[in-house]
Amino acid sequence: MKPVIWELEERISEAMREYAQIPGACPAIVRPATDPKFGDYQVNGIMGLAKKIKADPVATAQAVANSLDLNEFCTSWNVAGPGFINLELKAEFVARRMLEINEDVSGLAVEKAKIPRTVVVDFSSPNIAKQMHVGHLRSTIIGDATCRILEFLGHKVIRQNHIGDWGTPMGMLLVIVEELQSKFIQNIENLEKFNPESPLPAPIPLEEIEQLYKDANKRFEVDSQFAAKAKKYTYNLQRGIVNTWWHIRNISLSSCQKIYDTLDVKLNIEHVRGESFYKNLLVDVVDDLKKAGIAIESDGAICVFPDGFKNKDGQSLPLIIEKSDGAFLYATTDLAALRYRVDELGADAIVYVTDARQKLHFEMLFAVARMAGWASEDVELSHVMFGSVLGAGGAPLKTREGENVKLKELLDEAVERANAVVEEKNPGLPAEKKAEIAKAVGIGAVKYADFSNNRTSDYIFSFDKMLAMEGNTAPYMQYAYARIKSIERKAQSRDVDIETELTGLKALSLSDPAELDLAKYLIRYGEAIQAAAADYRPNYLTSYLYELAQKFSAFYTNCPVLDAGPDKRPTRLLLCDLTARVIGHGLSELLGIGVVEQM
RNA sequence: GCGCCCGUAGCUCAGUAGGAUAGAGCAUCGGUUUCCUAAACCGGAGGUCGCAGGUUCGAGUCCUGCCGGGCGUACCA
Repeated sequence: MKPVIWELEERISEAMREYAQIPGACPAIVRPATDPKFGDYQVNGIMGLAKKIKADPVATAQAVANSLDLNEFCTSWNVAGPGFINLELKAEFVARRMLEINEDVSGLAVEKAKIPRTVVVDFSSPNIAKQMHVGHLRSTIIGDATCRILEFLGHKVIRQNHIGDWGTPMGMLLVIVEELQSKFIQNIENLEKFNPESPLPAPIPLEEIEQLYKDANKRFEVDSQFAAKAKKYTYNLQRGIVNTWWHIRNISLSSCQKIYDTLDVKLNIEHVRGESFYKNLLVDVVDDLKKAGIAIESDGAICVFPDGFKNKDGQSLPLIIEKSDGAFLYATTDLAALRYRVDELGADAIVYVTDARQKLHFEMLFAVARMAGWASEDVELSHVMFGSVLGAGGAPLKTREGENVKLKELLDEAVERANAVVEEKNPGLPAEKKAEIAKAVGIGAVKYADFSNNRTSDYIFSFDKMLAMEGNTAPYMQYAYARIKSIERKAQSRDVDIETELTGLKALSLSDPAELDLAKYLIRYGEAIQAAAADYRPNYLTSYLYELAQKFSAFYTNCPVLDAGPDKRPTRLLLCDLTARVIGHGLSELLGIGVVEQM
């Protein structure tokens, strides 16, 4: 079902085009009304049109309004202010939409994409020389939510976990492991049959590997001999298989998988296409760019100098694709991956969910891909960037020791804190239920807090805030859902059969302002999803869900459901049911946040 | 130096191709529970949208210049 706003937009744009008789678009720019007293929607585009045709905006608006027939949707479409048209929806139309949503159990009457696209989403992408930490949170969950939203709209989504398993950090690690061979060699041999998907414990804990990596990193800074060797090993790794490397990789991937499962992020081993996957394509990337005259040698490195990028001295800035020692870099693997995604995966769009600091890298990468003709202009290349997670002081979130906070520890603490709240608010529940609630609330709180911020800005991480029951938080949303479920449970004990009251339902009685307000908002779910998808911004979805929950609360306070008379009760039951379905769908299907029947 | 992101209420944040009187939550002040979960709801107070210009019928949003913060800027990712 097409969002109302699109429907109105099309009709009014058409009326404007006919009235103005000019070539080109006449966008009506229909938006939700900025104030309820202006109705439900407002037309903003007439004043722009009036300017274009040098006419009086109010007269133009009046003429357009006179030519409109919106009887199907609206009770009124009146000119107001300097040239707006205010639209008010008909209760019958709203009711019809509600019933359509009710019919569509899985799709909630949300319009699917007319032309489904193949969208490759590159997200999470941890460097596997260390455990996942808070720095991987945003890419992982924003990427996952993006995939879920696009899938729901009918697009073909290909998830790609571009793990860092092939660069200098790995080279460093290999040197260290080699030096410590005596200690690790037996363990490594035991690893021969290690399978990241199996529940076998990793014979070398990732924590130990990570400690090795940290040591290596420090030595890399101060010990030039060590650094040279690490670079040599990176080179070797990239030219052949190294046994140790494979084992380390498996251990790390199995650790990542646990995090993905905890976060309810749909990623598994099949989505892993790390840097190493492209190892056989890297030489061609460089050769082809050289042959095309796009890449040239500069200071011993092979570089591409796309137009419009300058370094600090005002000279052209290179995208280096092969170092002077012959090793490849992330630009090389990214280019190989991009080419693979277009040629082999058939991508119409490639979406990179990485932090804002990599903006320049992706701008250059995209420029080079276009220069080389590897991505034509009709392949969308998007860098979906995001800000940092900050601690209370406004500095990047770190432990007291100044280290990155491990994702596992962060999530464990969230569940623990949620558990304490459940224990306080609802101690009588069975232990199993309490644990389930704590998990949904704790993990949900972390994810929801992230989604509800505009992704481009940094945000301050606060357990207290994200676990609060007031405001735009996961627990608030989950509570609204649980309250509705409670009504449904109570219905049974009062011999109200929701099934029968709702199945035969043909007409609604939306008379109370709170009912109508909630209903009008319910039919806008599709609008919110489209907006979130268009800009890859989950916060449009959380804003919608929050406002929906607030409107539900107003309805809940003003309109008794189970005690309502037979003329009102079916409508109210439907309002409850659809609200729960929309919240449940938004949270669990699109954002991967659990809902609970009781809390 | 140059480039990018940002600066909105005491605090944390929204603000969807420029639209009507800039919105939430916390904190603060006041009210609501014989009634479907008060983990809730309702109301008050709180703003020169960093500063100064400009474009426009109209600017938090676009342009220019400053101020303040963050990030990036040739062989890390």
